[in-house]
Amino acid sequence: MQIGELSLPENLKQYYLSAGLLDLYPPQAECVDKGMLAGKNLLVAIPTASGKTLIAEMAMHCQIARKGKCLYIVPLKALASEKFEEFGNKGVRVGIATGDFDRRDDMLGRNDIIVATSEKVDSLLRNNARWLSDISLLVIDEVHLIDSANRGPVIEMVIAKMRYRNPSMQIIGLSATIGNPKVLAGWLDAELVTSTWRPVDLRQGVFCKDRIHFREGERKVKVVSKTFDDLNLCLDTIEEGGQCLVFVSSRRNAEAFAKRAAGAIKSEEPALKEYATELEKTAETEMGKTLATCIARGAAFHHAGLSRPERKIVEEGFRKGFIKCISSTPTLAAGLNLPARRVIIRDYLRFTAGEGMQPIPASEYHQMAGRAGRPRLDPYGEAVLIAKDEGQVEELFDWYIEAPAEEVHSKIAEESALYTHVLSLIASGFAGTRGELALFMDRSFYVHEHRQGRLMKKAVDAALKFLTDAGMVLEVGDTLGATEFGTLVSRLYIDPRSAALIVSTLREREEYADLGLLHLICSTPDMPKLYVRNTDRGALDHMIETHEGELWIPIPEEEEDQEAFYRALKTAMLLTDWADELPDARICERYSVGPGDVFGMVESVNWLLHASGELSRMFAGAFHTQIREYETCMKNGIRRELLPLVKLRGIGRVRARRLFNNGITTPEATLAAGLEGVSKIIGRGIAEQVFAQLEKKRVVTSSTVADEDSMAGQSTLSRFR
DNA sequence: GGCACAGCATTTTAGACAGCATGTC
DNA sequence: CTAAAATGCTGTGCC
Repeated sequence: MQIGELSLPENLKQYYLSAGLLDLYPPQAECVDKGMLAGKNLLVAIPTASGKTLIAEMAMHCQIARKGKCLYIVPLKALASEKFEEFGNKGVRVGIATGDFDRRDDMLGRNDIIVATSEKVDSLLRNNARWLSDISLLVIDEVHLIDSANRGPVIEMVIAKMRYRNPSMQIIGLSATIGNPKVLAGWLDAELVTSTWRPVDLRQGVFCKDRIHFREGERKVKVVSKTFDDLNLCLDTIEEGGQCLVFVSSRRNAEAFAKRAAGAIKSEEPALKEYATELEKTAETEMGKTLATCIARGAAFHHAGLSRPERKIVEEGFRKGFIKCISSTPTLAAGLNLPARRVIIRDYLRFTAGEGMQPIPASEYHQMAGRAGRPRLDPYGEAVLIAKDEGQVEELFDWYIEAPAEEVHSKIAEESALYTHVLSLIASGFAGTRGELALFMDRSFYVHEHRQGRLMKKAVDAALKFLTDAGMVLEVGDTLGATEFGTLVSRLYIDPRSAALIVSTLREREEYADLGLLHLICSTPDMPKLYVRNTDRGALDHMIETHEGELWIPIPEEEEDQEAFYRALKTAMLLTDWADELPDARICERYSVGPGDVFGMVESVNWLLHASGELSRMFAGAFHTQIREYETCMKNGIRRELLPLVKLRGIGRVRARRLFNNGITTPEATLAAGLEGVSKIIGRGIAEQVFAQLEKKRVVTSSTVADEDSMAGQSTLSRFR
């Protein structure tokens, strides 16, 4: 099927044609045949990289031509940015909504396409963004993730809520190949498109000893290293002119492999030197230095401990072809689109808590294997597993290469998922009685799958009991309503169990303590926690001894509950160090984590600190100011003494500390020190900017009747600018 | 007594969404 | 419960 013949908006058609896109791939053509462009619901369950985004884009443009509005939901923030850029500059207005980026809500609604994460959409639904009612096409990318225990329920609820609000809305689900596509399509009232077609030939095989076994034949691999099969496979591809992606099970393995590969590749490419020097400039951590030396020689590793700039350099270096090989944890499997000619799935066993080493699911293998072969650039793609011995070769074919696609199942009936979703249904007006709640849940994927909702009803009742006991939901006669507390919790988008823990602890406390608050927040289910290692126990016990009075949560009696207590405490200690202005590198070293981990934890705790501040306003007014102050400390990574200074725009943790150490401790003192003096400390340009600000503020303050809250004054000031 | 080191025992282990209100070095 | 690599610990041999 030719693009020229399609009934597409003219400008999009021209865009494709000028980009050299003339023909549709077979599965794309099938989508058109099944009415995608005419507004039909569709579930497209086809392999990765077979043109799902393009076909959805066409459907979106057709909707826009009919004065429609499209919402494109993705599972990752990084993916949201990728799609946002891809959809832009094609004659339609594109917006993005994730926790990171957010044009003001009303502005967002002016776009033709809005790209958002599922959680963000759920949050927008809870906060009643009006424009969501105008959505006429909902695209859900990676909809098979509905099976995920953590985040699947969010996808399911977002779909259900959106359909409830916009019954005539078109839905397009984009999915990897799954075992039960008909069931999912049935739930979505969608036509089904399945296919195994791929634009680049994918050969899948198992390596053993010195050759890769394919079903079609064998391929010999030159033995360079006697001990490292993975390295031989990698060098083999590079010699042939391709790039290589190696998936391993741990960060340590990723770094170790990159070091070995760097030693073997020894690239002299000057562009790599540039990347390395750029990295070394900011790399204070051991990990950062290792990454720089690896990249200088043409290899890199990739995992969540990397900082944003580090990740970007690795991705760009690989995409441009300078970096020949990346060893990665699953970060790269699910995230950005970084295809390589050969993908080596080296570790198919992965440690899972409580279960020891477990084989990864076949779906995850397929996701990694799907990264093999760059369309139009590689003649073929190869996905290779590594067998320990001949006997294992067939086993790996069975487990992975020839394994049937896994089925997806609703996880919405898990009690842990229902606390938050039942609350949000009540708080945002989707259900006002138990009957309406049941009616709404009857339309879930869960009930569609199981054809009855008995277990679901039990779980909903349990969630309701929790919510009423916690004072978030009120049941009067027949009607269910959210209390002020419940409404707040729903809008803050935190787990009701977190909110209940925070509120009950705050109410019991008579004295405030930063550490107590931090440990409390780190004990909530919403906070990611550090692992506790045996060697940490000493330092943690010492912490407990010396700060016993400040800890708000008592040490659990039961042995098995202590683990969680220690993990929360260790996390709280890391964050205390951050707010105590300990440099990044020292924190990374002390807790053996990467800069990316620190960033992630600070981000999470900021979100929960904000929520705690809001909750304290309702329940523990005495602590409110201190919590708000500590939130600012954590956001900037500063001690309390710098608080007055960071209120100035242009002054962050570093400049504030410099001013403070020079005896300038407040904005007033800054003014008093004079422009000359301040310029010497923080530079002329910044100093001038700060002084202009201070002058203006003086005018505003003197003309205002009362200025009891300088934070409010600040935001008012900036709004006028 | 002190040290180097082999060899055995123990330890450790992936990822990442959300609020708010705009500006760090 | 499962693996594998790094690190920790112990005992030996040597000066």
